[in-house]
Amino acid sequence: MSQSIQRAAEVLELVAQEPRTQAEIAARLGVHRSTALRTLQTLCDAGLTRRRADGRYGLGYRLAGLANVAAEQFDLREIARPALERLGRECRHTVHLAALDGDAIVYVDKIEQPGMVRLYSQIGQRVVLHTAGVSKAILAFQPSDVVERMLQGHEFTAHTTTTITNRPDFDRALAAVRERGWAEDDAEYEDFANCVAMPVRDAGDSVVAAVSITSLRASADLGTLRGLTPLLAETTAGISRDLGWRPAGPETTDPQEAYR
Amino acid sequence: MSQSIQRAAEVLELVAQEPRTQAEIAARLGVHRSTALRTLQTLCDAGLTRRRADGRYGLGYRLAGLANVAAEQFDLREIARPALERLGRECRHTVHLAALDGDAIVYVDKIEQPGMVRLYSQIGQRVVLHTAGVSKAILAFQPSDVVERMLQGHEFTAHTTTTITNRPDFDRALAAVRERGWAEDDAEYEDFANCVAMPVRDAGDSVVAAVSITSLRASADLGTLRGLTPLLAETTAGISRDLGWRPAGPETTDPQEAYR
DNA sequence: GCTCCTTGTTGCACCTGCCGCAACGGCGTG
DNA sequence: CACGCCGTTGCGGCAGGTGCAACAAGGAGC
Repeated sequence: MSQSIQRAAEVLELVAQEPRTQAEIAARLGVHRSTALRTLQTLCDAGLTRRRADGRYGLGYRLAGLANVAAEQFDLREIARPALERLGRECRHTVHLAALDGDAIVYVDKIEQPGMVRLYSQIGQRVVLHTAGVSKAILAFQPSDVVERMLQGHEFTAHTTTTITNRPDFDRALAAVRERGWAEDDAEYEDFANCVAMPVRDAGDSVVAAVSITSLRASADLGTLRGLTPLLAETTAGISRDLGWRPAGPETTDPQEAYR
Repeated sequence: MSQSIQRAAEVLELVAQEPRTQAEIAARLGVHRSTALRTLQTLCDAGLTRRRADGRYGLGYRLAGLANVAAEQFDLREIARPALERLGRECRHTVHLAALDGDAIVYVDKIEQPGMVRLYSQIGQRVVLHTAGVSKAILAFQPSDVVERMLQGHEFTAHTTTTITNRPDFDRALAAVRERGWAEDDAEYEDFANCVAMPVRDAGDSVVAAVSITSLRASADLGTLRGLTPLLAETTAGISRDLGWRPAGPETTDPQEAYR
């Protein structure tokens, strides 16, 4: 909507990847050198970026402060953290927490294992809807109009040989998720990584987030991960309960409960 | 420089304080409601803010991700962290690390103690130059032209009865710092908090940062804090060494060393 | 049921303030 | 010494940000 703010945000993403020179940023943004400079100056004033000793621009100190505050505002993250850490300790794999954020699904937290390869995901990033386990775990339990809206215009780009590349196949995958209760990513984004994921529900019984266990196929294949679903179920049930969710009794499994 | 980016940064600060409504933000910015909305939408698109369940706007998840990356770019912080944590464990008070960042001094890291009152400082925030211990510890060892530039237009606002309110007194304070090797904040900003601070030097023997120990007067007065200066000296010397600083031999204590 | 309030959204006209350009100076490197 | 890179400044043009008004939708309160 607002061009210059959009550009400023792009600058943040650029210098987050690695500190960059003013000329490089101007080139990547496709704007004149002086324009990039003015943007950078404003951002530096605000402490969001900073000029480093080597002359390149990097992220600013203020970001760390804002993030500290932000973490306090993330009720979900705060609530889920202990459960995620426990899961991480017990399964020894990378754990992700992703949540619905408007019409997108974003990574909200991540537990990494010491010595493990870093995965592509970053906190705050949008999840690739048609490949990630967490997105399937969430989408499978959304009303169809929500799914429709979120997938509108979505490109089913092939990243590996197992990527789901069309809507009908994806719908079948969601149906499978609903049936068995968990979602999988069978090396659909990176051919060396796979994962299992399960949904998290809130007090209104809506699925608002999902937790996944990701591993390198070399260290644990899908079959091994499936063996971890009981552990994962325990984790997601715990988080859901902390969010105020109440396990449905047999009589409340019908749609009548919607009337509270 | 760039108005809309400046506003966007203000928005970030506003919602960092607490989640706010669109109308509130518009009022604080002094702009029309629709303008504020457009700014917010752009920021939300970038993940820097987000619309919360209660309709108010808060900080976005992407900030947490950016901050993770940012922390990796902060060499000083990375290097100093272990020493600060150790100091925190040993003195049981709040520990600050502040650094020169262009023509400002900003908090770079902070060790809080469980159960302690939260202090005003936030990572990334500019230090109040005439009251903070860290700023005196840094300014006392800067070339006079740098001090001049940084204090240009600075207001010596009184925050408590002990605040230094004019330049000559401040210069005398800096001289005292040079003499005894550490700086103090005698309840100059908040009447219930005081601190001691010492400088950190880099490989070129320049003072680039400072570490402070802050406490509530009720829990430890200035006299008690002064007793901690040996511990503080150990910490700053350790960080300085990690930055490549070499303790000066007796013959290099004269100004000749400036010629390297 | 009703109203009142807040918010999201859209269209439009105005004009601010951002953009691109060019030129100069400083600094470090080859 | 030349060259490249960067910061800075002034200026004209115009894109795009801004303010305004009007409407719809949702919620709270009565």
